[in-house]
This record gives sequence, C-alpha cells and structure tokens, in this order.
Amino acid sequence: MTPRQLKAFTAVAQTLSFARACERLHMSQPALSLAIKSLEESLGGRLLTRTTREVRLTPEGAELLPQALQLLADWENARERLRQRFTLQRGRVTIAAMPSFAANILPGILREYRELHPNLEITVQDVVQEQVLELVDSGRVELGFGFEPEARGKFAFASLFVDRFMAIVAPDSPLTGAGTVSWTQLLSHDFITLQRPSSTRRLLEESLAAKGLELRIAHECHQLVTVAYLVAAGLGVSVVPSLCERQMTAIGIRCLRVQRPSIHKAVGLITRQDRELSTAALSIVSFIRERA
Amino acid sequence: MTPRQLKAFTAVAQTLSFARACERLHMSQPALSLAIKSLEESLGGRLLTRTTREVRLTPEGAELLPQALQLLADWENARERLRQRFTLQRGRVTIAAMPSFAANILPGILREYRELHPNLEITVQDVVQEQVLELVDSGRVELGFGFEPEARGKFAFASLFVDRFMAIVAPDSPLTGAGTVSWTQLLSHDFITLQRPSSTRRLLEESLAAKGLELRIAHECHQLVTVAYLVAAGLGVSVVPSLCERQMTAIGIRCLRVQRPSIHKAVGLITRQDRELSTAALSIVSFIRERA
DNA sequence: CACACTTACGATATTCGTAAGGATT
DNA sequence: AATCCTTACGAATATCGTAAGTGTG
Repeated sequence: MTPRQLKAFTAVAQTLSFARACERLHMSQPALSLAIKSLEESLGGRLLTRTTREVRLTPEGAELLPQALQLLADWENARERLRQRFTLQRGRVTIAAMPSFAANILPGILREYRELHPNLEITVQDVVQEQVLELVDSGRVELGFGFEPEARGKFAFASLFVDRFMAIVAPDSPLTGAGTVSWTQLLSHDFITLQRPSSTRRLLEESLAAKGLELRIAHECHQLVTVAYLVAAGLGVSVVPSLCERQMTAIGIRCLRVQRPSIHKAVGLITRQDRELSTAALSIVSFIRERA
Repeated sequence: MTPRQLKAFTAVAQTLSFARACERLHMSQPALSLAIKSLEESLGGRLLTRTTREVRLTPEGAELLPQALQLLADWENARERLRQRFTLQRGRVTIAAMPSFAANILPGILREYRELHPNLEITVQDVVQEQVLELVDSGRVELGFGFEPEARGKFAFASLFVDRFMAIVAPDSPLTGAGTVSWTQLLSHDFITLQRPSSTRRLLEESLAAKGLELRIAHECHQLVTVAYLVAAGLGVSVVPSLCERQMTAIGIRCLRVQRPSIHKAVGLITRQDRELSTAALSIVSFIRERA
C-alpha cells in the first residue's frame, strides 16, 4: 500500500469515475487502473466495483476512504512542516545571552534578522554568564552569547569580538581629563562592583591579583545599571565591559581606557560541543558572523 | 517522501548506525544511504549528521522521528485492519430476519458459520417482514431474510426455498385423521390469526379472496406463539408458514397440508439492489446457499 | 457505435546490489 | 589497517503511456 495507490484510490472514490480521476491525477487511465488493481491485490479484496457505466465503493472501500484521506493529509502535513523548518518559514530558536550582550548587541541583530525571516520564533533570555552556560549545557537553549567559557570540551565557542574592559567615572571626576587611566589612579578611589558570583567581578579580581593589585570595594550591586547610577552620583568608580559603553554614556558617565593591565575577554557564541544546531539556529549564527 | 524512505530513516535514527539499520531493513548500505539522501533532498535539509564514527540526529531529524513512527504505524494499522476485513478475521454483518426464519433456520446456520469465522461479529434482529424490508432499505442492516418482497427494483431477492403454508389444529381435533385438509373443512372451524399488518395474514386473506372464500376470525394475536397456544387449547384452527412446523409440533399441535388453493410463497435473501455487500456478508450468503 | 474500464506491451524511471572511494580511528 | 559511510555503475524492478480489447447502453 503506497501513497501513490492511496491517492489513486481517493481520487476514484471521490469522483466515482476512473476517467475524471485520471485528469485530477495527471495519469493515463491504464496506469490508474493498474494502481487500483495492485492496491486491491495487496489488501486482498475489492475496494471498487466497476460496471461499464458506473463505479461504486464496496463497503470496504467506503471504510477505507476517510482513513486514506486522513493518512494522506497527515503525511503531507508532516512533510510540509519539516520543509518549512528547513526553508526558515517556520521554526524556533532559543537564545540565552548575558545582559550586556542582550541589551547592546542583540536587539539590532534581531531586528534586521526578523525582516529576513519574519516567521521564525526567536526567544531571548537575558541571564548572567553562568546561567547562559547552564542553559546551553542543559539544552534548554540552543544558542548562548557571552564570554568565552573556561570549560572547553563541553562547549564550543566562536569568538565575535574581544571586549576590553573600561573604567567608568562620574562626569565631574578629576580622572576624566586624559581619556585614559591607570589602575593605581583608579584604585585610589572608592570602587563599586557587581556582587559575586559575576563573571565581570571574577575576571576583574583575577586580573588584578595576577598583577599584585588589590581591590578596595565600597559598594556591591546586583545589576550593572545600579553600579552605573552609583558611579554617576559620584559615589565611586568601576570597571565594566566596553559592551556597555553606549549604555553608560547615555546615563552621562564617562568611560576611560584602563591600562597595565588591560583586562580583555573574548565575547561570542557558545554552543554545546556535541549538539547539532537547527537550520534556523545555523541561519542566525551565519547572519551574525556575516554582519560582524 | 515515501514509506520506504521513512522506514529507512526510522531504522537509522533508532539504531544510530547505517550498518545496523541495513540488517534490520535487509538492504545494502548504498541503497540505504541513497534512500536517506533522497529523503533529505525532498525535505530540503539534513536529518542526520554522519561523521565517520558516529551518526546523530539533527534537531529536524529529532522532530521527524516520532512523527515518522506514528505515520508508519497508522499506515500499517489501516492496511492491516482492511486485510482482516477481507480475510474475514474481522468484520460485522447485520441481519434482519422475520421471526419464523430467525427462530427456525438462522440459529443452525449461524452456529456452523461461527465455527468457520469466530471473529466475525454477526447481529440478528428478528422483526416482522415489513420491518425487514425497511431495515434493508434504509441500509441499517446489510442482509434481510423473509418472504419475497413485491417492490422489485428496490430490492434484490434470492429465493432459498418456497414455503407452503399449512393448517394447524389441536391434537384432539377431528381433522387430524387424514394429514390433509381442505379449505372448506378448515373454514368451518373458528379461525385464529395474527393481527394486521402481518404478511402471513395478508397473504392468507389475498389467497382466499382470489378463490372467493371468506375468513371467519374468532381471535387475533400479535405473536405466532400465542396463536399456537390458542390452537393447542382447542379454541380454533389457523394457517401458518411451514417454517414453523417444528415449533408447532414441539407444542403438541398437529400440522396438516391444506389444498385448493395451496398458499405458498418464496422465502429468501433480501438485499438492496444498488448496494454492495461486504466480503463478510457475501461469505455468509454463499455459506447459506451452499448449505441449502 | 460510443463510452468506460481492462489488458498488452515497449519505453522510461526508480531502486537495488556489487565494487570502488574517502575519511577517521 | 579496520571501520563506516558515500559515490559509481550495471541489473532488476516498477511505473508509465500508447494501442488494442471487452463489455454495456
């Protein structure tokens, strides 16, 4: 019992005529006749009674007809759904991105990408770096964006750019003059950071420890925005990924380059090493890489 | 997307190996490889990723697998159900028969037939002749058994035997002597009949009217059994189809041949002219005809 | 004889298995 | 070198369309 035979049967059963069914199927009468015959033989009995003037359904044929229509419809639906996935007319991509990336890079990308494939459903979770890794690892999201993870082997990482951390100070700070600032200058001020665990915080501490510098922390916040407003209010200084530069300057904060050591870290796409990406996810990834 | 391709895909997806799938499918590796390839081409993307050491499902392949299994199972189920119908391992035949036939002829037939095809579901409604015709006409039953209907064209009738009506009298009646009785003898006694409408009653009246004889009715009953017991009690005589002979003699009633005119009527299978019979119904019909 | 389905038959398209190729461990 | 999937190619199978056949109104 092949789809071809079933299509032939439904066409004859619905038109009650081999001749009319032929037209619908774009087939010759003999081919149709043989298709029905072979179907009947494979099932072990007659589905249609053919008198020379009339074609009728047998009771078995009448039982088969709705089932055949259902089977063919299911078949076609499954096929069509998958085709749409591959042609990006349908699909779903789940993304986790660290907040700075989600806020400063993703919106522009997604707006442009959406115009290309408006029917793709894209969900973004902005969560901290650690959760990005967790979501990617558990398979709950397909794509992650964040700093390069340390645990290689588990994750595949494709760098998009290297983020060089920058100092942020109040607009009226005496440090603003040069546009560049050294760590010794910076650390002489009250320091505002994110709370642990935070990848930015950790990176900062590790880099300073390596140079024998010590961090004197005046305030700890959960969110970068809070840090920013504390800095803007003149309560201290901080160091943030340059990803946030636009955000910071919008608030009125001054961003300065820090040197000796300059802290930098690759930012990019994080996926599971042993997991395939869907066509839709691949399409977004290649779009992002082209754009960069 | 053919069932062949889908079977190939599910086999590979489940074994995660072309080589093992080959064995399961009794196919060569190249044939399997091409089948998967052609499926992927028809869908427009990859379903499986093949590294030389490992076969994995793409997200799209993972989506297809359960659907493919469902489609194949539905397909096979539909096919198998219909096969069972044709091979009489499954099916349902609905029968309507007039009471005398249902009680005296059908039980033996059905008992024997049931041994041949124990899985066929056979339902019998014992209703009066008029309802037999109605049930067959409306398509609510497939087979009817009763007297030959007058409305030809609507019904097809296949005679099984001709029923010759017989007189029934009390065991101690003076009429019992000869084994034969004439209408004039019979009509001199009180007469017990079924109520109108009844095909037996109508047939009786029509036949007598044609010969200029008149019926003098003492009692009217709804059921033949009641007629029988009234006759047995000596309250009168009656005329019934010889189909009931066994039933009557079991009660103790004497059955006599009536002559001049002898009333007879064909009894047989009634079906709708323009309706096909199911394989199961045809099988019962041919069984009955062989047995007769 | 005209209409509608079936059978016959040669041509075409799929599908198959064997053999060779390529890549990875 | 061994394993596993893919490509190449000739053979077998299935399917198609044209032409002839059959049966009914």
